[in-house]
Amino acid sequence: MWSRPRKAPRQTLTLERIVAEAVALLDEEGVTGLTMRRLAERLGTGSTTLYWHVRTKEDVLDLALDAVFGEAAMPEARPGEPWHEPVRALMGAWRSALLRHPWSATVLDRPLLGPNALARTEFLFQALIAAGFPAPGAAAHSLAGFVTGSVISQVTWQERAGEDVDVFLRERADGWPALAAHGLAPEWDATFAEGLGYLLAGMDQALG
Amino acid sequence: MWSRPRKAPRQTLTLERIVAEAVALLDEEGVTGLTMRRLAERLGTGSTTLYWHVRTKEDVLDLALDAVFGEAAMPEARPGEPWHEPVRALMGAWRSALLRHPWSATVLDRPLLGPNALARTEFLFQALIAAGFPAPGAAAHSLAGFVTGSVISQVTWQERAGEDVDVFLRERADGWPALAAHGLAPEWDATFAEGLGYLLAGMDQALG
DNA sequence: CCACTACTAGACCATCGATCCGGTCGGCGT
DNA sequence: ACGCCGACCGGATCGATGGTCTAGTAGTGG
Repeated sequence: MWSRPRKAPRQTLTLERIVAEAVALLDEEGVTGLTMRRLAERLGTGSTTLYWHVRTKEDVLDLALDAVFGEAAMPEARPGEPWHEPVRALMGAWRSALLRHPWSATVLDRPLLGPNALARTEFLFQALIAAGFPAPGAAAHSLAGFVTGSVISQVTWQERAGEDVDVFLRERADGWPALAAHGLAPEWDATFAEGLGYLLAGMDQALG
Repeated sequence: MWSRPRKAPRQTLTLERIVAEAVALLDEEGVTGLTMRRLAERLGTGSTTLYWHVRTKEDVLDLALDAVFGEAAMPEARPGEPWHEPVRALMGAWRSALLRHPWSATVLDRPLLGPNALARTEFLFQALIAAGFPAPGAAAHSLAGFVTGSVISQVTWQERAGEDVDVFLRERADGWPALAAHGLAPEWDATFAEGLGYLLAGMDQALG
């Protein structure tokens, strides 16, 4: 998708409009609600026309997901600041953007090669290099993977698990005592902050 | 009365057989290759029959995913061992099981409420409680989320990104210098171990 | 022997992603 | 002034999917 050249415009129906409408549709109806026909209908055109701008539906999802990444602000590094401050800020913005569009979590299983995603990954790499990691790859992947996993967990539990889950767990509390005692759905923001804190503390320690 | 109303089922097609065949089919053809029709065909039956044993295709995926979790061995805690050893072992087995069935990564966006998944979560909770976490929820979610995210990253890059990605990145190296210099696809095992090490070290530190 | 339950299957429905084929519009070269 | 070609659009259609309806069959308890 990203490596293919873009076509010249006639500007009545543009990729930008398609992507914006796709995000809106996804926000309203989730990933199963995104249909080429419905998307075309909302754009006042036929489904065939979309395929002139886009090769497959996957392309639409790629574009929509990268648009979400674009919502994550990249913090400005202030001098004298501890290295993990901008990293923490970026991961928080990253997470917030994904949570603002819960469908994005179910769509993260694709290469994040959009310009917005790459820009943020680049930012993360540079921040880690500046912090003292000569090979920031592992640290960057750990942080990105942590955010991804956290968001997926949260969205999954919030959207697809109802009260019946708690009941289910408590009814069979003898089978999973620790689970039933502490519950499965935590305070998500605090949980994320705590986990990110562990990661960053471990990295700090490794840096000596 | 004393003789149990032994409901002797037909036993020709069982849930177990369905799940086993679904896993095999998923292994061979990925998540898009799993079709109720194809699954039925492999089982020598009609697609309708599956719906007697299963309510929807989602059920099949839930069952298949839990079967994968069942492959992750739960380590035995040896006395005197540092607390993070069994945790590290569990997360490693967890990750390996998911990687052995790469389709599972794209299917992790659902509540993990199967017996196998719950048993391992319970194990994790207990290990963290024993380590000294009075409220292990956040730590457990951090670890689980980290594994989830790591696996998704790895599978995504390994399966869906080809050489063209490297070329694409290197061609535009001026836009993302750090990225192009260090590459996107690391040594996965080492990366995972390093990240998990950070997490555990941070937790150790928090425990005092 | 009957009734009932466990189980199976073919035809069918709405819908989906994608394509075929036939258009329409507008700027460019001449 | 003109025509023409590529950018753009859409109705009809294809093959396939998840799921249901209806109509069965086989084995077992009564």
